[in-house]
Amino acid sequence: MPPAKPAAAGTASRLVIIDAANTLYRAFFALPPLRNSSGQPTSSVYGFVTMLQKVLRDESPDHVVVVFDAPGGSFRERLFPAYKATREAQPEDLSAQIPLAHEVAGAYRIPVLQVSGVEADDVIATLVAKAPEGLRVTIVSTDKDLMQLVSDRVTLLDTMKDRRYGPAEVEERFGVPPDRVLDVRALAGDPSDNIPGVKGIGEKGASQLIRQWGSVESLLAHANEVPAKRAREALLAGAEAARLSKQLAALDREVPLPLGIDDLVRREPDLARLRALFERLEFTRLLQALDPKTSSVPAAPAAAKTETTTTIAGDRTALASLAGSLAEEPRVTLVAVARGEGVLREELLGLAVARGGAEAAYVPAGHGGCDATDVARTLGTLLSGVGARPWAAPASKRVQSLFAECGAELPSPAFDVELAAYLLDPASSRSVESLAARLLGRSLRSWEDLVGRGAKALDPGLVPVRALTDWAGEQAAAAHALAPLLAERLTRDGLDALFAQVELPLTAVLSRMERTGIRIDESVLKELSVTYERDLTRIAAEIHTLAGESFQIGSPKQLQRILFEKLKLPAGRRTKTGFSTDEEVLEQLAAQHELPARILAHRRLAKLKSTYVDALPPLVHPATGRIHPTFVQTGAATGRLSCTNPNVQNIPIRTPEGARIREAFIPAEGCRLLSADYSQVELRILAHYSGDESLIDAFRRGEDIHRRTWAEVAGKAPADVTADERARAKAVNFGIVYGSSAFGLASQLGIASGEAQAMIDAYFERYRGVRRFLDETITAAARDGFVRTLLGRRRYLPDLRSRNRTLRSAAERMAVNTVIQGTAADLIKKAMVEVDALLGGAGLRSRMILQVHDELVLEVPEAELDRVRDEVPRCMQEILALRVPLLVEAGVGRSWREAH
DNA sequence: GGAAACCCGTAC
DNA sequence: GACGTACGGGTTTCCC
Repeated sequence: MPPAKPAAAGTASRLVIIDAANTLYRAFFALPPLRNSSGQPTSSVYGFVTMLQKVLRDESPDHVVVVFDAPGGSFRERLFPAYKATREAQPEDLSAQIPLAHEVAGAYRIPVLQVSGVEADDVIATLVAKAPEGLRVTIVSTDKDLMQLVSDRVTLLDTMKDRRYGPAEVEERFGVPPDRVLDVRALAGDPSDNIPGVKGIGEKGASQLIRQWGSVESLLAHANEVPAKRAREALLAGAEAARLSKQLAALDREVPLPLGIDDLVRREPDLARLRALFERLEFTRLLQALDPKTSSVPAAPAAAKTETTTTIAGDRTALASLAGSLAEEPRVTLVAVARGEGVLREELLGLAVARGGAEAAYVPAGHGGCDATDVARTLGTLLSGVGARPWAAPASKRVQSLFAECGAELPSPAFDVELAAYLLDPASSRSVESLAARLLGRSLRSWEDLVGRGAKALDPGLVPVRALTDWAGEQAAAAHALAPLLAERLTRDGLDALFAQVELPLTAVLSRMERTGIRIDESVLKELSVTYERDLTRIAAEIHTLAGESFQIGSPKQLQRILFEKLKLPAGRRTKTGFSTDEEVLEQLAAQHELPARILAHRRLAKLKSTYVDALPPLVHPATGRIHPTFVQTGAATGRLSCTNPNVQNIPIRTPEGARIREAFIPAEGCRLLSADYSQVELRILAHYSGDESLIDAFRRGEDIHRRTWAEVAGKAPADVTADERARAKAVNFGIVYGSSAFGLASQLGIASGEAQAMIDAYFERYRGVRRFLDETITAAARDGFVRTLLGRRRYLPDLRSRNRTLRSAAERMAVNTVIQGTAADLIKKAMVEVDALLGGAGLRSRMILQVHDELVLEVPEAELDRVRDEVPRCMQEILALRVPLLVEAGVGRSWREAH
């Protein structure tokens, strides 16, 4: 369990105390040794500035102060001359930055406290003691001595790790509440400050003793009664040291301060001074951010603040009355707020409901009123069955999954603004915020604006309910208002059928697939991992011997040095930053030296191990024993799905070692996996579009298409085509779909580009229809600015009109490929909806679990095997009538490898 | 120390 | 420059 993330600043007024020494010291070691051009070290002060900006932004304090240590000893040296004597001298590059930190504070107009003969800790303790009752205090420091100051209204903040220490976190750290931390430190001592402590007692023991006896004084008074012999003897021997240590570790809360609380009121920074300082330090990025005109942050559109008023339905009565009031609504829009990430790893925290107008409602879940199940079931009833209200949501798949986890299966949504925007233009941004800005002129906050991003994202559960309410209500109201606008555009662009009959129903299918997931046999992966580890170690040793030195094999940069500098092998193709060491290059070099082949062997195993064998087990859900990938319906510009966590669409199969990984993908007990894939679907689509009689004839006769291609082009009998010739024809066929040139085809096949060009010429001579299809597709796309698939899906390709030949050619290849790949995506998406309906309608227990572009994987109970293996492929084949038949090949097995 | 860029390789 | 669509791991670079 990670420590609590920082809670958002409340409305109470807040004092932020910055422990300058602690911040500078940490930044010094965390950041690389940055310097400006005059050699001045700047890393600490850079870290100091970013910390300040962050704290001023996130804590919104109304009082701020920076506290520095003063030169000259404190009362602790007088008490104990050896105090801090063991501490290493401060690095010179760090000391040199302290005056700069003073300058920074000055430019920000933040008062500085530095009291001679007093340590910063004591100044901070005094500030905390003097702060008025109503003031909340945040101390920016990680100093353990300051932990004793923590209370209900005082927290410590670690801005680098984004951790906040309140009483609970301190207690977790020391095993005692903040007011006992001093006693624990007195007993345990601290080598870094040279606080002696009691010899023989460490932090664990100290914490236990203080929990039991309350304080150092009462512990010493009862030292004879301590049952543990060693601790008893240590205490009796070290009583004096304990008393001294407590005096040393105690903070002085009555230091005379030159400034009062009123002097610490926050002021606006002195921008001119700040700019000059940043220029001197060469903080270019910070400098840029200072000037809004050159800032990279786009200005929010000139728009009113949110007009949405969101009311909270905080208990079951309010929830029931909300549901009742929705009974006649023509449509409702939902926005889910959740904590966690990934399928079956998210927890519903609340739900916003919009119904039009400037109002929305928000139902918090798990804050005492309703729990997630209440919310999902109550609204689920309203949205399902007879008299169901049509519902919409951005990210509607996620809403369905969250509801289903609470036992409420929703019907397919009536609208989803993200999906609609994706169909209208798959290259456009689709978030509710950007759509609201573009189409409504409204400026909305994104989820990241609310909770942050990456490592420093807040736990949404700790965000105040009011903030979640306003965010979600605003999102829901905007999504609700966007729907009719987008619907009209879908109709205008002829996308409404694809949207309503394929994409929207598919959300429900995908939600179920993700939640079902696929069972993983971890023992297979474990075994492979051990084997690969051993082999990798061996190969690495061989590589280091061949290279004559040890280096990081996984680093292309270091490998370049070994191959091209040390061994003087001929360097070939260049990448942006150096010479390529990719597979093709290494294959070439393998003829000249033993090393490249060993590198290749190492790479293959390392790839399999890190990307699959070791990456999959952590993704197995503890409750289901299965992995639950996320299928992203808006993931690819062509209309294909994409897949993450894990990406089950690139599990190896082509090499025997790789294919072993598929043995770990297994069916549930009593089931088999059924894999059904469209055979040559892209070439069939090419045949359909081109209308080429020869191609169509080949598919109608069920011939081997690549063999037939070579036979046609070379004018010989199919039976006489050699394996090599068939491989060439296959490369040409794929090359057509990808738009490859003679150059590309030549390098693919390892032949001269003249020879490749001759093959391509011969191909187009024989397949005139294909040539015509390519030309017409590109012409029409350049005219319209976009291409369309069979079901009307669009992709805009503005570069088709570019005067830059490279850009234009690339766009032309995309145009052709998108028509073919996108049509294939249309087909299988439609098939998924139909197959799902087929299974559901028949009351079968078989489940679709994976989609890999032209393949569907189902988990089928043995009793249903005969029926499903018959009906599913048929359903897929009949999904659309093209000029050529669709062929689906199905396999069954006890693993994905066996089934495929 | 976190984010982004880069290189490389897996799938269809 | 040269073959389309994805995702992700490891390394390096950036921050100045």
